[in-house]
Amino acid sequence: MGKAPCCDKTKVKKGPWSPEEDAKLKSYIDKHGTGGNWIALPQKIGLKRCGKSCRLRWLNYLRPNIKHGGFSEEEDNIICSLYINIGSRWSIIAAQLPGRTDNDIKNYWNTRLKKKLLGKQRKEQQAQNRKAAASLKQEIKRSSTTTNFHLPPDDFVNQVNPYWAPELPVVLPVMSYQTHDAQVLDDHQASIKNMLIKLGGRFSDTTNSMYSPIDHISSTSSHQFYQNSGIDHMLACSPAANSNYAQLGPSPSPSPTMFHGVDHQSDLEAELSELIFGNSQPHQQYDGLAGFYQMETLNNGSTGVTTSTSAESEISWGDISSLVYSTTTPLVSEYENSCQQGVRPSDSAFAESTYFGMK
DNA sequence: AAAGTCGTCAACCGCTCTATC
DNA sequence: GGATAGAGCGGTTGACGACTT
Repeated sequence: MGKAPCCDKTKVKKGPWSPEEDAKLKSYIDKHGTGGNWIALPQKIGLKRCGKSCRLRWLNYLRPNIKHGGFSEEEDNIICSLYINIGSRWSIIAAQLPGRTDNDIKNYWNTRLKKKLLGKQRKEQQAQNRKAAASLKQEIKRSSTTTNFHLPPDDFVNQVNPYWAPELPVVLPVMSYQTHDAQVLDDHQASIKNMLIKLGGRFSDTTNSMYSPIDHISSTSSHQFYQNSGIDHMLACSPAANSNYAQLGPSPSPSPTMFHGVDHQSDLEAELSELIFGNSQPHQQYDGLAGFYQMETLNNGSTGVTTSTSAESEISWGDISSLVYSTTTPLVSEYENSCQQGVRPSDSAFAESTYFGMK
């Protein structure tokens, strides 16, 4: 027993709207408004369309002051920033960009912006890899002068350790480590630290004793990582992330109340959550993070080993965040503040108030 | 020139949320 | 408090044009 459809699907027209239909709808709404009932509206004006379809057409195309295409750099940054902070809440993101619709922004993100970021990430990653390969070679050279060690040919270095291969798209390479080499892990932690600084902007010196989340993805089972880092608590609290979490292997079945239970949350966990989320609203902020964590790690099941199999999986958090946080977006903190003060404002209320300039 | 592939975007679908009875 | 209906949202699909082979 499903819910009854809003209209008789066999009697409504589907597909692209004709100019006549547009004109009918527009002139009616201009004169009378929607009347607060989209379902009844098409019947009133003699349109063989579903009410939902009318609503969509109005909101996305017929409404006054709608902009299409031609996104500016500033708009790109706002979209990225908000996506990272609040996830795919397109209506809220759209509310920050006057004249833009959620559908437009969603399409723009999926078809262009994501790829744009990917391209940037790849470039930087390749540059980093080249640098790393060069310093490795130098290091080996130095070692070989003091021992009988022979420097392998370039090809060999690249083959046996694809991580160093400059042309391979590698994302967050630290996540691929399967080694316990102390120096490597130090570098590794430094990378994580840098990434977290980018994300959170602060990083206390307790890092020496701090579990690096990424360390734990690679050196322990991934769900242990989530438990140790406290992120599992956040995951447990995040409806959007729960399905992802379920893929992590043996379910630790965290209680949804765990995150809020300060008694169970170590200072370490609190610090990490603050570092990542910047405030105490994991629900709000994790959505975006969850999306990227899914891309980065969850696809790989419980091993936590990063592979670059899809375009999505190649987007690095550090790079996206660095791109985004390079420009300040007061809008994000505005939304965060709203969340902090009023626990969480109604999304639509927030969207509407900002869209209509009622702040 | 034709066929195949890719990218874009308008529109639809199905779900959740909210208001009302 | 439960049922129902409408609104709103995000994910997905499919048509179509551009580009490549």
